[in-house]
Amino acid sequence: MTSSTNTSGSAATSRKPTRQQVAVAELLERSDDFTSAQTVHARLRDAGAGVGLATVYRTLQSMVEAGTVDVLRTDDGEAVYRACSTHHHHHLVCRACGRTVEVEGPAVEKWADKIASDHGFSGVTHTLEIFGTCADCTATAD
Amino acid sequence: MTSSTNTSGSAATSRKPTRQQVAVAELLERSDDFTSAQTVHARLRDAGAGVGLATVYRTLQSMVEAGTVDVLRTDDGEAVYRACSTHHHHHLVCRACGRTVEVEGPAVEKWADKIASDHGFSGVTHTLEIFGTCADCTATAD
DNA sequence: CTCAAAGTGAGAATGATTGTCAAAACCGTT
DNA sequence: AACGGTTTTGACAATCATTCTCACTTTGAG
Ligand SMILES: [Zn+2]
Ligand SMILES: [Zn+2]
Ligand SMILES: [Zn+2]
Ligand SMILES: [Zn+2]
Repeated sequence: MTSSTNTSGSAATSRKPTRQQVAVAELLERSDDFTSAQTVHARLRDAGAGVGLATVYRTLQSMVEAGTVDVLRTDDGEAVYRACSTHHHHHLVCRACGRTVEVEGPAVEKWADKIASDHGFSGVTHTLEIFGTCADCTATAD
Repeated sequence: MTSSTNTSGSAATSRKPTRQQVAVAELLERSDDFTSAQTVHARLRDAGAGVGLATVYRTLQSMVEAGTVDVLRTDDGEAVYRACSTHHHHHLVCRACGRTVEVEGPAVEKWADKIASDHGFSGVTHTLEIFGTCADCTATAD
């Protein structure tokens, strides 16, 4: 992990990660759920090793581009981030507690590509997330 | 006093749509692509029959709740709306021109539900959008 | 007509995200 | 170690979509 795989296009900018970048990356590794930039910033601040808000945003952005973290939008439009496995996958997220499970569906991938090409579309990508209430939360909810 | 009344009101309490609500609804019917609230507001203003921005937002919100329009988030987090058929479906959207095609995939629906229940999740919903460049835009792109 | 509930809208407030830019951290070189 | 050039940082200002306020207008039943 953290191995960069810098295909960001720009020059060979494989520089040593800064203290701030490491802090953000490790915090994400440590959290199992999707976390907002604001929360990452607050958590780091509370933990002593503060990191500027702008830097948090910049770091998360480049991690997304590098493919080391996934990003998705909450219902109210806030971007949330999560350190994930690098292969293509989707998420099953608990609406109540945020618990997240990575899922795969080769058939879905093929379906999406076929639908797109059938309609003459190229350069196809897709987004797919599943939401629900996990067993624990259902039990607790009474 | 005033307690209760319309609970998620619908048929029974359906008041006559106001001039503003009709204006928003018709504008959406007329557009084939996903449109932002800001754009709807601007279009209506330009067309003479202005509608307050707050009202545009309120109207779009209730239309989404009523299921008469679909909403999704652009890459930069802006919410965009589209008048769609009422049955469950997804979208194939051209990244360049916005052209949108409604698509269905019963297999995908079943897959998502199964994945979720396999993990003990209930009250399952999902989001799925496909993006690409349509044939016309590919041709024009040179 | 009369009145209260529902809807409207101009403008203020909110809040996440981005832009600015001077200071700080890096890095290879002298 | 000190020296330039480049990159990164971060406090703060600027954006900008969306929501909130609240006085005013419209609607509809009695
Ligand atoms: Zn993931
Ligand atoms: Zn996929
Ligand atoms: Zn649709
Ligand atoms: Zn579906």
